[in-house]
Amino acid sequence: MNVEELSGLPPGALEHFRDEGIEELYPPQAEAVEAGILEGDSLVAAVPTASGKTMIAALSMLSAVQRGGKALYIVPLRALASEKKAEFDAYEEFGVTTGVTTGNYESTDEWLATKDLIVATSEKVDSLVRNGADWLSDLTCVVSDEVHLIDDRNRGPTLEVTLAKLRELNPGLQTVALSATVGNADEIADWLEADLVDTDWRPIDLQMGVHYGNALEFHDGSTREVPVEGSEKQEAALVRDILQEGGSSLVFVSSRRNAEAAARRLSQVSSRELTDEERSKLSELADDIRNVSDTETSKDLADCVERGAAFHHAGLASEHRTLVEDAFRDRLLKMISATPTLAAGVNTPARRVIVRDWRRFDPTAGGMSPLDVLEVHQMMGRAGRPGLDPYGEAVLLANSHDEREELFERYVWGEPEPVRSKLAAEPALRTHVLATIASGFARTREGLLEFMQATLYASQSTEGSRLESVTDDVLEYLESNDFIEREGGASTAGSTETDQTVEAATDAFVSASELTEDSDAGSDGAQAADSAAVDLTATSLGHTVSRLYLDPMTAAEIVHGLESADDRPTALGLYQLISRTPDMYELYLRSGEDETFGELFYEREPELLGDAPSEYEDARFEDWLASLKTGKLLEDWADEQDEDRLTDEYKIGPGDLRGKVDTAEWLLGAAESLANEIGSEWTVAVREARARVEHGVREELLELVSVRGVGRKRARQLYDVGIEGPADLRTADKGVVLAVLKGEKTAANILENAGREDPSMDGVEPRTDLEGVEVRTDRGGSRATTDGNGGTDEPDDDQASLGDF
DNA sequence: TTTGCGGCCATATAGACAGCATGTC
DNA sequence: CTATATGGCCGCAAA
Repeated sequence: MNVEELSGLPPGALEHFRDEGIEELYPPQAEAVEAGILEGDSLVAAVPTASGKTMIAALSMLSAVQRGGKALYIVPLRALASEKKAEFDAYEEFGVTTGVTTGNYESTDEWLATKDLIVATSEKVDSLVRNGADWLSDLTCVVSDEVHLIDDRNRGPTLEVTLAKLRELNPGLQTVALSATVGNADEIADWLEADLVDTDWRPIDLQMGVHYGNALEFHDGSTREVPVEGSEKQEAALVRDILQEGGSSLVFVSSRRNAEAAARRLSQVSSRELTDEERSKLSELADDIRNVSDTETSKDLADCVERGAAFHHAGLASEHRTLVEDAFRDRLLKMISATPTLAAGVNTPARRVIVRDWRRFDPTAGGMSPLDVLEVHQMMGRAGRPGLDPYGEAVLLANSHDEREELFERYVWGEPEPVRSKLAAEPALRTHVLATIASGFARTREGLLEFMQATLYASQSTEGSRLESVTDDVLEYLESNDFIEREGGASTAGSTETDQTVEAATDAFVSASELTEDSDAGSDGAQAADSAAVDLTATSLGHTVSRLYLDPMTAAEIVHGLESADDRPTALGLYQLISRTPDMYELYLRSGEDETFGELFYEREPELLGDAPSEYEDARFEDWLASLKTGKLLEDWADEQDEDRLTDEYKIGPGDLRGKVDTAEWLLGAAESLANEIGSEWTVAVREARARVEHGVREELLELVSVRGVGRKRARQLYDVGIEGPADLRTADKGVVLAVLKGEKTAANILENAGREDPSMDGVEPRTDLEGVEVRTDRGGSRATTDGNGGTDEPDDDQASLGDF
């Protein structure tokens, strides 16, 4: 089908596609058009990566906009949101505007309401639904990218529930779900009442094979000699082999450490094939990487990059990841070894994909378990760059004849697993049941269960009673924690007639009045006739929790923690409190650390909020210590310890540290709202702890870091020469300021931001003798002889007790 | 005595969304 | 119950 034949798109769109070099639709795209996506029909497209899914989405959304509608594109990752936004921005050319909204991007409702296309993460959409964003009811088309993630235990239910809610909110909503090829795309299509396009077609050929010994054997029977020389590893031979043809490679491994080790080893291979120009560009890139953060990880990565290779995993800071991904796409980096992050993330195609480790450690399985076929297919799908490579190659590594057979069976010829809803898991239900009640999607237990009928879970489960009983458990939990109230009927399922008659006497009036109200809730109408209906309402606290996007269990923990505090909670107390909630991804204890943190526990026990589990309850006590470890990490960060030191001491990557800090910021912000809600007297303590973790500073620097351009390091240096806040910056000796801040521009900017009237640094000489000014000596005077950052790296914690008297 | 290397044992193991109100070194 | 890479440690042999 030719692009010219498409109708119903905004004027100028066809021209745009032509300019992009798109003339003929790929067969799956043509099928999608025939299925009616241009007329607003729903569709599930289960097609391989890089076979034009985005075009299917674009056609659906643009035709919806042309009909006067508005479209939403749901992505699983923030990084993908920006990637898609950049892609859709090109439509501005013909007047179609795009907005993004994710947790850390700006987003005002009014602003989004004016956009034609909106890109958002599934959690953000869920949050928008909970907060009742008006423009949601204007949507006429929703695209859900990577919809197979519904299978994900943690985040799948959010996507599932969100899609169900959007569809209930907007009857007739065009739903376009894009999925990897999965075992049961037809079930998803049934659920969404959509047509199905299910195909293995790819624009460039994908050769799948297994390397064993000195030979690479492909699924079509062809083979290729790839001899392993000397003591080199299989992957080294494969990387070298394809590099000599000018192709890049992507090696998937099972752990971060493996990724780093492989990159180090393989950089010896890539290093041999670099031109001088590439070398100099790579060395610039390496400098950029070192500048991102002053940590071991950063240095190791830079060292590899200089030689044309890189590793990629979640321990990297996001800037690291972006730099590496971009350089790889620009063909500057020849090889990346990665954990599965890369398979699900932004588009980073390579000529040859090597899936080295196909087993992964899984403690729940008691050891190593094979990767899902779906997952391996996602990795293999990264092979082949459209327009650049004649074909892509995906290679698995075997070290025995038997393993080679197994790999062919399992991954080359094997079918991917079906997608299974994980909604019935209690943690997921806790959150979504509360949200469903709080945002008015269900007002009775029966209405709630009926809403659940609209989920994939219901369409897949054979015994509906499971969902019902878990739902009742969850309702029980929510009620006992004061998030919801239940009235009328009986409090649990399976109640008898006699129970009801007793209750009915007192609740008859309430039920009758609810009857009329229910009629505008639509779906509840049928149940309302049943006098035994249990009315569900969210309490004020429940509403807050739902809007804050907290797991109810997190909220309960925080509320209890704050209520149990007799004295003003310390920062550590609050940090440990949020670290033990399910919304904080825990650092686990390494061997030997149970002792270290056991000691810390006895030392700081009075600061911790709530009751510690008994030491004899092994598992729970371990968890408690693990959250103490996370809390201590946050305290150290807020005590101005160097990033380098923290990543080293806690054996985490810079990305992990930032992730923890980020989460802590979010949870403490939420904790402040909760403190307000329950009338706790500790809101100020919470706010201060949050501010400290946000900027990574001690209390005395909080004023300084509020000045734009001043972060934790500059603030400390200013403080050490006696400048304690914006007011001091306005009156301070410019020579002193300049001596501390180095650059004239920086100094002038900061003075301006502090509100100084004459910020200019023209003609100001940095003071070399800081004798004449008030120098802080109470924290160890050596700091004042500042000549950079060397020398004064002595741990600050020794002074912690001196600092706050 | 020092240095280098192989073998053995212990150890550790992927990922990352969200509120709210503004901006690092 | 399953695997595998790494790093520390030890003992041995060569320098």
